[in-house]
Amino acid sequence: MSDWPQHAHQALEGGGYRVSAPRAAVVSALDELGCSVTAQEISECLRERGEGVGVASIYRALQLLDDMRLVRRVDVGEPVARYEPVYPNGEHHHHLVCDRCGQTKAFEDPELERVIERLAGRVEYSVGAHDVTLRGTCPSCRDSA
Amino acid sequence: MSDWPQHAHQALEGGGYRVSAPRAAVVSALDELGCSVTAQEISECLRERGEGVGVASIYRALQLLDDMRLVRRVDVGEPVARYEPVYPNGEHHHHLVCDRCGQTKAFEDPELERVIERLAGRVEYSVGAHDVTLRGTCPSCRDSA
DNA sequence: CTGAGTGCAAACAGTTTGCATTACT
DNA sequence: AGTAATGCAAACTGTTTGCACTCAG
Repeated sequence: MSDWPQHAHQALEGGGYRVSAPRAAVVSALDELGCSVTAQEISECLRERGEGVGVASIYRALQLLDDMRLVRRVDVGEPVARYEPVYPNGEHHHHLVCDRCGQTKAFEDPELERVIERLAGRVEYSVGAHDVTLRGTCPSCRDSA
Repeated sequence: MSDWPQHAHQALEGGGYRVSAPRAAVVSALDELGCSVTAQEISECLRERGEGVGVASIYRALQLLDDMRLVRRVDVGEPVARYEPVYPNGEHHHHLVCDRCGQTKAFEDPELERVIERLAGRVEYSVGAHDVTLRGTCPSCRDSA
């Protein structure tokens, strides 16, 4: 279903960059871990797989992928950077974050998208992207309160 | 118009906390600087005023104010924490951030609020807060492109 | 006198950078 | 051979913490 790794590889090659082993590993880890991943999580994931990649390379790869819009940075209030794949069809989601346990859950809402799009047309900035984060308490934390 | 410092002082006292000079200074700096301020900006502001407050105290004050919901953390994609006063009447805004120069601008939109509120009722989390960030290019950066 | 709060400096976490080495093309 | 990219380790930034000291109640 997700041919994102392939998409990323092509984009990298097309941009004149090499799809080296470390880069491919980062791409594959992002694809595997999916939504809202930190550099350290990628590092761990790769170490478990046996393909140890230096942290510097992970950060450099993420930076490159971000520049090429193959990945986007998502902010959920922590001071650590989280990234997730950007799909070529423009499909995207936003996040619910639990204040208590930090767990995040994705959601989509067409109406929200519509309103934001409309809003974007009304402001003086040229808006190219948006982020929405809902913060609260997740069901399991609420129950154990 | 903004009696926020006073509001904050009362809340602190009511919570059994002292309104010490450093805390009052942080509150006053937040009030002066307003929207989307970093700890270092507060530190600078106070140093200029002659009331040097240790960074540790600034961070501790911000933490306390955040816990008491007198201030909220706003995230605009940088790795540095930004804070802004929370007004007792619940009025709040969101941010436009320029990808090029980093300048941020506040905006409000009642319809957006309505949609988010409706959305919040539909998810399994108990949503207590939300953040919306629009990213793009500000007019002056666009002109100088 | 007692404890809340401070300031300094050291500790820390996440991220970035310099540089010698590796490996594609 | 030449250059893109890596990995390590050191540097850096923003934030937190330990601890001795201060000051208000």
